[in-house]
Formats: sequence, structure tokens, C-alpha cells
Amino acid sequence: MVPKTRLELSKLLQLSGILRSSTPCPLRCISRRPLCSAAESSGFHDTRSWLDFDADPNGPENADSGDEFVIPSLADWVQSYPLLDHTKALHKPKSGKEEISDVDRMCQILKTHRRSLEDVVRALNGCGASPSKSLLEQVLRRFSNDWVPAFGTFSWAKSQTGYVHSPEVCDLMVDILGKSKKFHLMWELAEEMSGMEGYVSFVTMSKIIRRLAKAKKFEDAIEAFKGMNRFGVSKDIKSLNVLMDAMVKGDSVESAEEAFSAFKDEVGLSSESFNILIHGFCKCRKLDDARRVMEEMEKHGLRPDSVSYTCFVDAHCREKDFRSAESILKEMTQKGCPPNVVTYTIYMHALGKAKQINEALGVYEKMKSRGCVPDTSFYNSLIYILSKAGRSKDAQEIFEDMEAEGVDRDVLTYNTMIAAACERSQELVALKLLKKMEEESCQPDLKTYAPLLKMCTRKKRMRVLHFLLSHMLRNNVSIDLGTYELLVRGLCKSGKLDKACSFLEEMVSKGWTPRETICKLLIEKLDAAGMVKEKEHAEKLMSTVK
DNA sequence: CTAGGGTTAG
Repeated sequence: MVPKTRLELSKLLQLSGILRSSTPCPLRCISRRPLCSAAESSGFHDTRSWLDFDADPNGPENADSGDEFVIPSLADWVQSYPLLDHTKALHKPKSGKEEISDVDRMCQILKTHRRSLEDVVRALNGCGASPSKSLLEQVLRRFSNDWVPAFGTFSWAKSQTGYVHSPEVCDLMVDILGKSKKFHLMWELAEEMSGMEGYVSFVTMSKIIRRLAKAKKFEDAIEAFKGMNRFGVSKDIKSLNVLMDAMVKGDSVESAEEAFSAFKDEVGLSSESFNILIHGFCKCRKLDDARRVMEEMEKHGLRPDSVSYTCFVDAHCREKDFRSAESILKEMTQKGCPPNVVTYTIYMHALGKAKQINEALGVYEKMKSRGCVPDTSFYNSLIYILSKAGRSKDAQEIFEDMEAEGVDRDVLTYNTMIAAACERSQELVALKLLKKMEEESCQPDLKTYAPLLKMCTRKKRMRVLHFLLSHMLRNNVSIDLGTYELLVRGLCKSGKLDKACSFLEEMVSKGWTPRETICKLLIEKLDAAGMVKEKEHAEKLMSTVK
């Protein structure tokens, strides 16, 4: 009996018995009482965690060496799962009446016809699918790290009668081309869009500017800004701030300041622009420049605000200079712009990272006593530092509390919890969180899966690994270079050399170039294992991409 | 994604 496509994860967990754990540990509600004294209270170092799974005497630690699951029913279930050989097509047409969606069918085609744009278009022309906005959005998201199939699909759809791309799909395509540094194609598309009323928007231009700045093409980013009017988008203070912010994020606050000087008379002044520069200078530890900008800000009659000061708090925290950070906090209160939730998050997170967990929790108490309300990001930080401090039980309680406090959990909340569970090799805890994400319609991203995949390679859970890869595909999360490297490295270390080889093959076929260290590792391992043929094959493969 | 915060590797 093969489970239906949508419910795999919940089935997996049901069968594993994890959902039957109906007697949770009594929760000490962390947010309703002081935490500083909590460190010594009982239960923290109890390795039996909050799920029955870890209390299982046949826990994962005992099954470290094999490819088997701890819980038989789980193993049975995964065995019955239509396993995906990642080197083959995703959904092989099965006998019977299984419906295969257009998206899946197209992705299957795209996996084998990816050599050139013409190849993609030709293959899609023969597949009989008809394009729609949601189809395009899904395919583009799945191949957002893979511009040939993405752009090929985009071009194919454009040529189909009765279909016209929406502005949103065009923006998505612009962004993918920019991410892949295909700037020539990106501009061509932008030109094409400008011929259609309402297609090039502020969003489009922002994406273009951000991608150029990220690739350190600052001159081109400025040209894009200058040319905005031609595309029918107004060149105003908001867009100048986008340009400056993009440059700061591309590690050139100097370019941002130049742009500011060049265009400020044209678009006017705002405290946002000054704060972007203060932020930029603080990030690269040029505090004197940051102070200079702050003075200029005041000269122009704009008062530094919480954002301005928070940049300085962040700078001191990065240096682990907590006394200076503290004195900025005091100054903020004196100047009438008291620290807010962002300021506290930065300060608490830095203390926690510096292993000063009690001081960090003190910040939490202080913030609450001042009536500042924690938000999602704040709780995410708190969960992160508690986990890093080995207080997973407290982290779990905060996670639970968020709901009660009416604060939404986001993808980072889950990513943090999942990463922590994976670090402790709590496989089912991690999978349960993934399922909860699904239930709450929280869309996973690459960073959700990375720790899970890494854990699978470490624990040699090949079936779970394949399960996760298909889960990623279904959630339109496309594998990037880093993830492939993680897989190859992890599998090498666990001696799963054949699998490591096939992932190498796959990444090369997708146009990624594995780093030298990864190649060396794999070759060495193959050599040591006496896998001569495979070694030669891998060497040949690598020589083709260098 | 539209000023400041949170995920990080062997």
C-alpha cells in the first residue's frame, strides 16, 4: 500500500508511534518566571528529552552503524514509500490510475533535457502541457538555482498561444537570471517587459539593482537606478534607499555614500538614507565614519533614532564589548529613543553567543520589565541561544510558549529547532518539527533541510535521505551548490561512496563546479577503498568542469 | 522585499 503523495510525513510519524506520545513532560513556563536561576534546576541535562522517542532504550545511538531504522514500523513504512533514485526521474509512470501533475511531469522532462535552452523548449513542446501562472511559478521556484531549465520553461510558455506571462512571473524570472549572473539576459527581459504596460515596477527594478550590487557591479547598479524613469518607475527617495541598501549589502558602504552624494539633491533627504550609511559603516567596523554620518544627519535637522543607535549597539556586540553596548543603551534612554525589541534581540543574542547565557536571560527579563513585547525574531534568538547552551528543554518551552503568547512561528523558528534536534541526532524530533511546519503551512527552505540531510549522511539513513530529497522537490526547494557539497562530504565520511559519486555526477550535470577540497576528499576515499573504476570516472567528471 | 535583529561549515 503506497501512501498518497500529500501525507507521507504525517504517515511516517504516525507509524513511528511518535504521535502517540501523549504524556508530555510538565512544562515549566519559561516566559512567566525568571530564567536566570533556572540553569541548575533538574532536568536540563537529562538526555531523555521531551519525546518518547529519545527515551527508547533502543535509541538512535544504538543503531549508529547500520542503514536500518530504530523503530520497525517506520522502517516498514519507508520501505513501502515509492523511493526516489535521485539519478532517475522523479515520478516514474506507475501502473494504474495515478495522476501525475503537470508540474511533476514537466520537472521530469526538465531533468533530462537541460543541456540548452533549445533543448528545453523542444522537449516541452512535445509534452502536451499547457502553461498557467501557477504552473510557471512552481517550476520557476523549483529551478530557481538552475537557470537553463527555468528560462527554457519561461521561453516555451511565452510561445504558447493563449498564454501571456504575468508581471509576477516575469519578476521571478528576472530575479533568477540575476541570481545566476546572466545579466545580459536579465536586461533583455527587462527591455521586453518595458514594452508592456505595467510590467516593469518598483519591485522589478529593486530586484535588478539588488542582484547587480550583490555581484559587486556597483556601476551597473547605479546605471539601473539612473535608468528607472525610462522604465516608467519613479526615481525617488525610496528607490535611492534601495540602491544604497543593496550596495551596503554588497559590502560597499563607500559606493552607497557616493550614490547618496550624487543623488540626494535630486530625491531629497530622509533619516532612512542616513541610517543605511550608519549601518554600513558599523558593519565594517568604521565607527568613526558612522559617527560622522550621524553628525551630518543632525546637521540636516534629522534626529538620530533607535535604528541609528541600534547599529552602534550591534557594532559593539560584534566586538564583544558589552560595556560599550550597555552604555549606548543608557544613552538611548536619555536621548528619548529607548531600546526596542530589535536592540534587545541584538544584545541578548550576542551575550548568548559569547556563552554568557545568564546575562543574556537578564536582558530578556529587563526587556519584559520595561514593557517591551517580544516578537518572532526575538523568540527565535532566544531559542537559538538556549539550544546552543545545551538547554534544549527551555528552548522547547519557548517554542511552545510562542503560540500561547500569540506570536507566530516562522520558517526560522522551525529551522532553529530542527537544526538543534539534528545536532543532537534526534531524528524523529526533527522530522516531527518538519511535519508541524507542513501543518502550519510554513514553507521550508534550504536551511530547513541542510541539517536534516547532514544528519542522514552521518547516521547513514539512506532511506530518510531520499525521503527528504523528494520532500524538497515537492516543496519547490531547489538544491544549491552548498547542499550538494554537504551531501558528498557527508557521504564520503560515512563511507557511502557510491552515493557520494552519484551526487557528484548529478551536481556536475546541473552545471555546478564542486570545490577542490570536495573532489580531493572523494578521490582519496575511492582510492583507499580500491574503487578504481569509480575513481577514474570521478576524475574524468571533474576534469570536464575545471 | 522597502533603514536596524535571528539560521553558518570540517
